[in-house]
Amino acid sequence: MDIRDKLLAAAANVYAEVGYRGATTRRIAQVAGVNEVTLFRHFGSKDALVLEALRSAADREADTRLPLEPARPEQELLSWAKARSAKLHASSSLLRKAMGEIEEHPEIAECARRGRQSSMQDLSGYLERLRARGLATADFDPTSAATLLMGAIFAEAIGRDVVPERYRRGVDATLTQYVRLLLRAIGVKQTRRAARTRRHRAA
Amino acid sequence: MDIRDKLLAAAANVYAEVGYRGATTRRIAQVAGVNEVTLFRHFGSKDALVLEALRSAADREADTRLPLEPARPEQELLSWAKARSAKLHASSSLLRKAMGEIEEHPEIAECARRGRQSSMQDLSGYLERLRARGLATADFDPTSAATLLMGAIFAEAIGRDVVPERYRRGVDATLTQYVRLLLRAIGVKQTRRAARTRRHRAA
DNA sequence: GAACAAAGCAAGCAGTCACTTGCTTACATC
DNA sequence: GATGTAAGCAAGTGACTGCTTGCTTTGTTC
Repeated sequence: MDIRDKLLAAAANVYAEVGYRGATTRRIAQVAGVNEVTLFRHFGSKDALVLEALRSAADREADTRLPLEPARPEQELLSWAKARSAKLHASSSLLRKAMGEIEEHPEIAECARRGRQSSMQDLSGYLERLRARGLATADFDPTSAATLLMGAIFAEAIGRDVVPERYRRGVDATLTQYVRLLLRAIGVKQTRRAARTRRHRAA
Repeated sequence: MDIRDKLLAAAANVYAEVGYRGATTRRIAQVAGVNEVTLFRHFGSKDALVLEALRSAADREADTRLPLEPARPEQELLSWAKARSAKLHASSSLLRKAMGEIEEHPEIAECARRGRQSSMQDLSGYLERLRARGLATADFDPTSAATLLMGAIFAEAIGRDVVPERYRRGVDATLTQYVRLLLRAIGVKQTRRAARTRRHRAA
């Protein structure tokens, strides 16, 4: 890892810890194990460094996609939800800081937006396909159903560390409940396989 | 409004705008229309002032309660959701800052926690009553269902300003969808009155 | 009108911030 | 061994931070 990357990583970490104002160039340089002057020689300004650090952190976040041909909705949705949740949890601290500072640094929002937007379309597209294939029989709005689930997953990810007493169950158990509630909400009958597994676990 | 209250209000506003580090004593005093020295004479330190400002802001937030005897679930849940959402929207900027700074200022979290916790219990209690009265027929976990809805409402409130393109519909329309999805998820049949209203609107 | 408290005002303190300058060291290339 | 480049180091810039001090003004109470 060369100096540039060390600085980018350090900037992202320090930002996640203390936000923009708290992330002083001295501290970033120290965490990177680099002289402060080197920071300015590479990036010109704190602003440029932090922005690039967050951008590249956002770019690394490739997302899992839902299948084009739905087969077993509960299983597919659950593993998708777990993947998304894990990503959000991994950067929850950074996300909280970025959310709080969007008004002051709108460029930062850009980063956060990009990845999220596409996974929204992915999910609502999948729900629409469920309905089109006759797997979901209820009369529902796919976009609203998608924001309902994504919002809940997002809130859990950034809220769990902060208000732990609200989330008594573990992450996976919570996600399982969410997915089942959503499927029932849009009129997806539980598959025989899923039901059997559930009965088996309960016993 | 005496000077003390002016300072508290100004502190809360400035904090909501620029967070703890950004809320300088000079700026708070200026917004309050008061000399900076007066601030220290009243509260001793910036820390004490901001903490008290956030505490009293949190205390003002009394919440609407769900009825003990559920009668018309959709109507009751929707108006409850609207009330909660309005409160969250009103302080969304402050909430975003507080969420981002909890790790650095844990005392602040205390304020946010208090109100929220009780409305969680209120909602999950209501859902439980729905099931107990036989109004909700599905096999579901009331706590998970409650966090699902509250999480989605929370995410919408603090996310709408930030990622507006995700929320194409207005707040009320979104909440209506959320409530209907949840009710279907827990097996509440829509009342004849609600269905009639819906058909009427669609026409 | 004397006495008191609460406010304003001007100035300053020590510390931190982003950023700059001037100079030295280390290493690779030719 | 000369040259160029990337890094380190020490010091300092002006602006801003939370907070203090000393003094004056204002309004109220008796």
